[in-house]
Amino acid sequence: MTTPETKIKRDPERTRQRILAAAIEEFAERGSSGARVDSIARRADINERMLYYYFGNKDQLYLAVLEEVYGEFNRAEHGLKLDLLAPLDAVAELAHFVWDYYAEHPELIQLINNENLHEAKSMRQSTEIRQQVSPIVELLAQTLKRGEASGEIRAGVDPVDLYVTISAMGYYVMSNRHTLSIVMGRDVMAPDSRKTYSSFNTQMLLDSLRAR
Amino acid sequence: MTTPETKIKRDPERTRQRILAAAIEEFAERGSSGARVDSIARRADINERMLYYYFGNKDQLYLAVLEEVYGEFNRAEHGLKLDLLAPLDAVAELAHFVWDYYAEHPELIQLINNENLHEAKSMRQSTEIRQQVSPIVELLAQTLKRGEASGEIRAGVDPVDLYVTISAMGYYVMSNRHTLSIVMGRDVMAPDSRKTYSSFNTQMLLDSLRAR
Amino acid sequence: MTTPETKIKRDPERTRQRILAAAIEEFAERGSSGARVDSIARRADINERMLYYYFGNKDQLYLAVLEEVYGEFNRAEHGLKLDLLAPLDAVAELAHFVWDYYAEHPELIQLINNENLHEAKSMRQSTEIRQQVSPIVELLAQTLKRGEASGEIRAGVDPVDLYVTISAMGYYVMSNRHTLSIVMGRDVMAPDSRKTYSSFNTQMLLDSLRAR
Amino acid sequence: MTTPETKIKRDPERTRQRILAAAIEEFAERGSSGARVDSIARRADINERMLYYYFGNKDQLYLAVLEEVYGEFNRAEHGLKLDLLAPLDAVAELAHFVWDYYAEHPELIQLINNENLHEAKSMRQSTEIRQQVSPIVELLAQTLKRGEASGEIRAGVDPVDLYVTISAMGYYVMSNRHTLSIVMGRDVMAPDSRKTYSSFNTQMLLDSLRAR
DNA sequence: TATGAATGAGCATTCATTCAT
DNA sequence: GATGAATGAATGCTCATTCAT
Repeated sequence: MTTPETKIKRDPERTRQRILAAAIEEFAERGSSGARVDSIARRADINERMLYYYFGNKDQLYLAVLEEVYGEFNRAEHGLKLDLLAPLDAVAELAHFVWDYYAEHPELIQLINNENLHEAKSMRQSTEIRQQVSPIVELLAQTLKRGEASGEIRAGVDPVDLYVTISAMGYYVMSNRHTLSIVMGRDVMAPDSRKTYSSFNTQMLLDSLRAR
Repeated sequence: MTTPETKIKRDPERTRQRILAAAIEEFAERGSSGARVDSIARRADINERMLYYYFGNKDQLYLAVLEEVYGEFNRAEHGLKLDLLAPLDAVAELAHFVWDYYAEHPELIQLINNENLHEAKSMRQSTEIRQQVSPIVELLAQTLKRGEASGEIRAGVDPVDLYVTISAMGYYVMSNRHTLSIVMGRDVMAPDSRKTYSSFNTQMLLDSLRAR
Repeated sequence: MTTPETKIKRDPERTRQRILAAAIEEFAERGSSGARVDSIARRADINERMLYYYFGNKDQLYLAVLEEVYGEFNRAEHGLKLDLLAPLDAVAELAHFVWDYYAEHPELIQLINNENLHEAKSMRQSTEIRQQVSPIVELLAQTLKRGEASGEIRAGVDPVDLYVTISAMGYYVMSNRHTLSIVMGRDVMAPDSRKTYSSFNTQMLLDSLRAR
Repeated sequence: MTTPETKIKRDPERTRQRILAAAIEEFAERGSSGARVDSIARRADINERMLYYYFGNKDQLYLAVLEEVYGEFNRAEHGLKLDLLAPLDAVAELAHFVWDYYAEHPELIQLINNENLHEAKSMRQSTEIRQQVSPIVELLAQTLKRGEASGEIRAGVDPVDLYVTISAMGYYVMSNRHTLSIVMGRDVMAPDSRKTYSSFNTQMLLDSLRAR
């Protein structure tokens, strides 16, 4: 009755979320050293001081951003139900999921690139991220085994190599879309380009995996 | 007495080269915003002031770095003699050249990543780089045509898609080697890993291109 | 159920005392500008906000600290019963009392030093402290008179000068013990040093006061 | 002839000296933590940046201040020619020199007090200061020996104790002049007070040292 | 009484760049 | 060509204090 719903002040969780969302944008756009604390505060429309109140300092905020964005990706990957599909379909499903995810989450790519620039210094610090050691590779390994058993997939395919190659195919074009558009004279992420590129790669994957 | 022999200072071209070499390291390691002018000067063992004398300012130096590193890559690519090889061999040759080049030139990858972080702002400015619009793709297109004509390569392969995929395979593992080593639990750039990964991809490429 | 026995919180006077004790430590260790409100709160194990509730602000808390510590010293000095002793013994008794008090109360010295750094700005504000204008000097004056009358003490000794000199002898070594230990190469507050230094000064005082 | 003496810009040594002089004032008045970098720059009428150019950072500037002020004191003490005077006169000469020096150099006292507040952390760092370990005590020791030999001074006086007591007498009234003026109701550093206090202490010292 | 959330002013320090010689 | 000196505009972070409950 006396709820002051008109001016929703004092909502700590919402404040925290706004800082985090603003920080994801800023760190993705400018990198961990290029990001500015006051810019994050402005984006989040909060007092700069609150950033320290909730996250300690810029470094810890960056780590929180990394864990949030990477965690989301992992949670999404976990949602895949590869075991319900035929082996080759499952590989295609995984590939399309990964490629789409990258296409829809430029911030994930930018943050990962930033991590690699700094030799994954922050990611290494995060026990949260280190624990998520790619359960998807395990799933892919099972799929390959299923395929081998049924004679649909050739033997001797290393699941890590396969996953890395699938990942590379989607990551590279998203990560390098700006320089590629200059050098190739074509926007590799434009809908048409993406579609043909995706088909080309899907075919290549399945051609190669198929037992002959 | 005042012969310039005694104190072999004053070698403008050498000074310029030292600044450039130092700047390549610094910009690659820290990105264009993370790089420090005084750090470059220290690495080059020159007075900070000289950097402005030779290159105007930090931005122009960055551009010079970009053109130098990218130019080297292009010049190396031009050295390839694909037309002397059988079509499929030519594709494999190109792939291995690109993969090896990336592996041996981390600074190229770091600088390109930095460019993409900033939407290729600097690369777009460089008429020098824009003019080099991938003559290698043209070469690859000819190779594919040769292959089609001889019946060795299937029809309908887009040379840009193919080049991008080849590039992706080598670029991604080099660019993301630090985060991959955490997530995959394996150093993807260790000699053994690289070799099997390279074989895996070569096979995939040729399997898929081969006419059936 | 709601008996206040179960959770013995809410003890205003105790909370106040804890804040004060913590503030004495903090102000003594770091000075009035170096002291941190949040550090005091942490030491007192209370919410920072409580400090403002009980003492208004940092300045007023500092004043309370000053009055507490200086008041204690005055109350202790009042406990001296100089009139029961022979005049020279009374002087010696006073000297030892003051020297011991300083030795045992570093926080008094640090707070007084801080006051002098700021030209006694806060002490001047305290009517409580100003009223205590050294009744001990009066006592010393009476002792000197007794000594003169009995022929034990020479005439013409100013009680203020005498008190200041006594005070100086004990204050200086305590206040400057750290720099003295560097410059003299000897810890002037180590038990042995203190004892000989104390004897030296006692002898000096009595030698000089004694009528000849 | 073409000396631009009208606008003496670019005088590094003078700039350095101005920063140092301003820093002495500021650190003396507000302590090492209370001192403000921008206040020092304003006092010295220089760009704040120059302070870092010449001294590195606030801490190093503080150390330079300490060494400058303490070094001056030591150099002045070295100027004393105690060996040309009769032993008791030499002691009196030393005492008056020290008392006058303290009276004329409040910044020395404030800086030493600040050091003791921080347990002589900075002074301990300075090899320059540590090396100056009180050569004056050595001189005093020789004077005492001369006095003993000639029968003018009693035996058994420790030169360190004597020097510390002399120092205490002059230091304390200068260091505590503000609080003393409140508590004693008398400005202990006013010319008249100083004179009688000085006489009182001189008499005390000589009375006690004199052989009987 | 007690506490978590929020704020504005301040602070030491860094950075790219220019000035003067 | 080369160098030391000088500068203004950030930048991440701290601090005492107040608001809302």
